[in-house]
Amino acid sequence: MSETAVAELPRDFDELRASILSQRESLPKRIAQIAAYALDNPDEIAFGTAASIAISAGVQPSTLIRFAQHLGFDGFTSLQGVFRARLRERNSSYEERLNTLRVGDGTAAGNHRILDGFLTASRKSLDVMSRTLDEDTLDRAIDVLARAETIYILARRRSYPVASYLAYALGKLEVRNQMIESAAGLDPEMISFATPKDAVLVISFSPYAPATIEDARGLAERGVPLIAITDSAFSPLASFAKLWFEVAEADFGGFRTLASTMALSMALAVGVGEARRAGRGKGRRGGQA
Amino acid sequence: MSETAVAELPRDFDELRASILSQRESLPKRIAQIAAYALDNPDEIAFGTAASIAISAGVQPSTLIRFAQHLGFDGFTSLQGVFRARLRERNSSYEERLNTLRVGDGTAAGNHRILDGFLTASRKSLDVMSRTLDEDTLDRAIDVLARAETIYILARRRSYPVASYLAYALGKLEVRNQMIESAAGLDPEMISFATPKDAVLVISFSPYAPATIEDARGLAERGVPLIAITDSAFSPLASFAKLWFEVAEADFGGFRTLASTMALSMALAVGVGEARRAGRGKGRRGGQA
DNA sequence: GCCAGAATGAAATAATAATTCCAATGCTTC
DNA sequence: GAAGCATTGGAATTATTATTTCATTCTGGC
Repeated sequence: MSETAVAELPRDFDELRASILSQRESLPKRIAQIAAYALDNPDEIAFGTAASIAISAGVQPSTLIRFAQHLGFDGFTSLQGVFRARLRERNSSYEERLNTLRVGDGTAAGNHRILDGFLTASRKSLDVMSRTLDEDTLDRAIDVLARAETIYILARRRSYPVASYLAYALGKLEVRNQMIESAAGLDPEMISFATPKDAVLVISFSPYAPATIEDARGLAERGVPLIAITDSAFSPLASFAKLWFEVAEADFGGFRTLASTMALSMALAVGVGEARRAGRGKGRRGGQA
Repeated sequence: MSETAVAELPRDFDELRASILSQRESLPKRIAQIAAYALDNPDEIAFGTAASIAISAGVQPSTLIRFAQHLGFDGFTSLQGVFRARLRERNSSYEERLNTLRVGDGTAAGNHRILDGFLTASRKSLDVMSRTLDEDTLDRAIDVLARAETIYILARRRSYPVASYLAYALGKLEVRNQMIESAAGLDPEMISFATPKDAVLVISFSPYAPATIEDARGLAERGVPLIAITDSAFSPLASFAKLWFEVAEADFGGFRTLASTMALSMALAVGVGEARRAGRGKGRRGGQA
């Protein structure tokens, strides 16, 4: 029952965080569980009651108190005090930071400015998409993709990350898919497997990778349904795609974001997954309703 | 004893404030006193107990309750709820929205709803990052990466798209970099090339790909500076990284977005590009300025 | 495989805090 | 200037919440 001399109790949130991290290896399972929860959901700790926090962290209230005592506090209440103090402090410092951000412009803090630039560009892209994306095209595209035996994904260079994410998401949703990669030089074979019963999702932005355009054209000519994500009605893809989305990504420092393309891709993937599930369950897909 | 039909109770802090101001003339003295105190010290109301607030406002606890009832609440506790909501408000509007957008339930208009969900989740992620990302860590990470001879990029599965985008961006900026891919099984060789003069940028989120963790550990042990992007202080990466970013991506329908991770990655890439250019131009890099 | 010792879960208990009640005071109006 | 009503103060009551206790389940060492 004698206390281990825990010595210094954390006086502010940063110290507390450091203290948790330093002993994380040696914490018992449930204590570690609530420690992780606490660092991930500090607001909950600040506002909740011992019981409510315990429930949402999946432990007993008593564990919460043991956690507090492990850290040198004498109970949950004083631990909570640190989380509350942080919230008040952060609130004031947040306002300050916004002000200094507006005032102090060009010279210093260049890196943070770059990040802000990308964050702003991403937000802008998302806003544009939520205003302009055509709902009907979305429904039809998902319908086409949901009927496909295999979904081929075609995207290179700047769009390649989107393709790889799509492949990942579709894989997790157990939708058969195949990326067309150029590395191994096997594209021609891969493409020759595609039939009109499949579908291709092609993503390309100006300047369009020539290989992508060529592959897409070939597939379209062979009657494979083609869904495109591209940036303009003048895109070559727009001319031979069955359906196409126009996505305007904002840019910063010469780099366009992928925020809205990613969001659209995820929506397509999940939409296809849903349609497939509905189709299996009910004998036919929900469609537009 | 008959109730004045106060009708609408303020649902958020702004309404409450307006309500107080509009009837301030007609309030009894002590009620007015606590009303003024509440508007001047909202944080006290949010965190304090009825007794403690009463003391520091110079009134009786019962007065505090009468004040709450005057405004249409049924007690101090629900009044306090509004003051607390105000402090967490920053995220809650998104939470609410995401909850109403749940995947799969709505038979109709499901697809547009899915897209909305991902757009909202992306926006939320971006907002959280602009509030929480530590500026100092960003500066130091860019500094480390800018000094590296080669930047190794390590990310698998869900994070792989980020890695491929980073490789693309760094390549365009003419920063030497190397992705560590697992496909060809050449990872061990690749990793063995890295020296303390290089740097590794590793990206992994829970559930952490075991191969990523192993590789990262090996590199760290060999003295290669390691910059990590991960999702929690409890990530294994946080323990052996020289510097690490905590990124909380919102999720929708079981898929987390990559919006803020992408934005951060782009900022790192461009930041490194800038630092390199400055370094070449002036004989040494800009540093903090 | 068994035996400490620690860790955990569940419920009882203690502490604390919100709310109510009633007496006392202050205002307003006739 | 007194009666009636609203307001206030202070303490009693009730509700809620933190904490403690104890039985049970793990875990690691021999």
